[in-house]
Amino acid sequence: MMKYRRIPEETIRRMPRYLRAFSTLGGHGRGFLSSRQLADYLHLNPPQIRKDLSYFGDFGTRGVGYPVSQTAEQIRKILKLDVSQKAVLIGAGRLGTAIASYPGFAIFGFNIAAIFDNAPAKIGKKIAGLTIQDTARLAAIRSGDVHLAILAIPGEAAQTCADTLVQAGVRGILNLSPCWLRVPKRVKIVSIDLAMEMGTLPYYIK
Amino acid sequence: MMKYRRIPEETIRRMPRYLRAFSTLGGHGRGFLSSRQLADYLHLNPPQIRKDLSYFGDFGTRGVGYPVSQTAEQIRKILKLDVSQKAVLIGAGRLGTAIASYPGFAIFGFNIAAIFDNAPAKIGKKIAGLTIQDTARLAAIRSGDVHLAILAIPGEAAQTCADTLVQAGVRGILNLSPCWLRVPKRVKIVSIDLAMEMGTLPYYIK
DNA sequence: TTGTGTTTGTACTCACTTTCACAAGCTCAT
DNA sequence: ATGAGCTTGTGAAAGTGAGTACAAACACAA
Ligand SMILES: NC(=O)c1ccc[n+]([C@@H]2O[C@H](COP(=O)([O-])OP(=O)(O)OC[C@H]3O[C@@H](n4cnc5c(N)ncnc54)[C@H](O)[C@@H]3O)[C@@H](O)[C@H]2O)c1
Ligand SMILES: NC(=O)c1ccc[n+]([C@@H]2O[C@H](COP(=O)([O-])OP(=O)(O)OC[C@H]3O[C@@H](n4cnc5c(N)ncnc54)[C@H](O)[C@@H]3O)[C@@H](O)[C@H]2O)c1
Repeated sequence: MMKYRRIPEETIRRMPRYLRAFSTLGGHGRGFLSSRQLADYLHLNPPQIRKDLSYFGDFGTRGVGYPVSQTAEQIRKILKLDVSQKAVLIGAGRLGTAIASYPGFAIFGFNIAAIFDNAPAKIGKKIAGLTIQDTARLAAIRSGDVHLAILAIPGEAAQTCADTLVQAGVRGILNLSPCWLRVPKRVKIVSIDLAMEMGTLPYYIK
Repeated sequence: MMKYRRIPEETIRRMPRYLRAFSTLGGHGRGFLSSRQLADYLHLNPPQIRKDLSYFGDFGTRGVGYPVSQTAEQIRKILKLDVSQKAVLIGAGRLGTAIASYPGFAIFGFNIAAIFDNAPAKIGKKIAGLTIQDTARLAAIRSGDVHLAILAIPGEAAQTCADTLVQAGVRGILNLSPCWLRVPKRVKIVSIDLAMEMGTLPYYIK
């Protein structure tokens, strides 16, 4: 039972999937889900799922499966999503506004605590119950326990803004602008370039 | 000069990156970019880039680098982005509206040709110069040469809608809803679940 | 023409990831 | 209590991708 192996990066990347599957398939019920059922839903192979979960402990019961609510709670603990994670949203443009009013972040424990923009016309306005604040006062978030940020500003401003966020104590950034950010190693970036992701689609059309 | 090797999936996934880099770094100029310069910008290793590009031909010149406009055009050809690719957008909600008016898809040759929704209150309204059409009439796109779709509707409706799209001749789908679509093998899906992607961030916060 | 400096293209090696196969362990009917 | 039927957890094998090192090729100066 040597569980001191290194946990693969790809396993970490799949953990939120499992959480999503347990939340969706399990409903609010307290039943069990087998690696087979999970695999069918997530389009993965059962042994992959079993191995991934087993890196963190023996969550399942042989002959039965994984207990829904218990395993979900375990994954939340592993990903540190068991406590509400405050995030700031930078950029109250088209994409930022959509994100601000999106309830889907709550399932993962994310809570948008503040919205910033640098356009005078937008500062002071309210979206999703939050008043848009001036980016110039971004440093003030240092006092609160905000460690996450969502970047929804133009690419040209993204690096400068990321620098400020890191200065303000942010440790993780979801970057939606089409550029590659340079940050200290302790800061984790997840970049999503929607247009670019779509760029592979025509290749596969025969 | 045996170039009959299998092209790795990961290489395909990186090709749009290279296109983005050539577009951004190269500007409209007609200079050269070395694998080193590209790597610095994209946060990759130079040999990785050279190997990826060499799968498709000898685009570079030793001692010089890759010719910007020529290589960009080659990559567009490889990804079939050299011709304008029509796409339909399904869902004129918060996210759909943001996407409809986003100019960033054009760089990759994407052109949103029509917008659909099933809400009576939205059908007939205009966004981004396009009149929102009734999803019930989605099958009509068969006549036009539309092979791509962007799905920005709730997860519960996504699978049914995907089925209709496939019936209507769509061969590639950018799915933004938090669910895993089941489609025939000939259809390519790129799914992006923003909330889920963010789910790994807290894990890395020490 | 020759030498120097630079950069590509790629064989080889190494690392990571996924899949396979099966023993161990649980449930439940008899 | 026992056996039949599942499902987990995991070592070993297979598959895939990344990194290293270097020869080949080009530009340009002398
Ligand atoms: N809209 C989309 O569908 C979409 C799709 C993919 C990617 N993106 C990317 O997301 C980002 C935002 O896109 P958008 O469409 O919402 O753009 P937008 O122009 O509608 O909004 C950008 C917002 O950022 C604000 N801003 C600009 N510079 C700022 C700064 N230095 N500090 C704070 N705020 C600043 C602007 O005032 C504006 O409100 C862009 O990088 C874009 O490329 C958008
Ligand atoms: N808003 C965000 O920031 C965000 C972020 C991540 C993911 N998403 C996902 O993107 C999708 C859309 O999100 P949203 O925030 O724009 O939702 P929304 O409710 O604002 O918009 C959904 C739109 O889809 C339409 N619709 C519903 N069922 C339909 C059907 N069967 N056919 C055609 N149209 C239909 C609705 O009329 C509405 O206009 C959802 O799956 C959501 O989970 C949104």
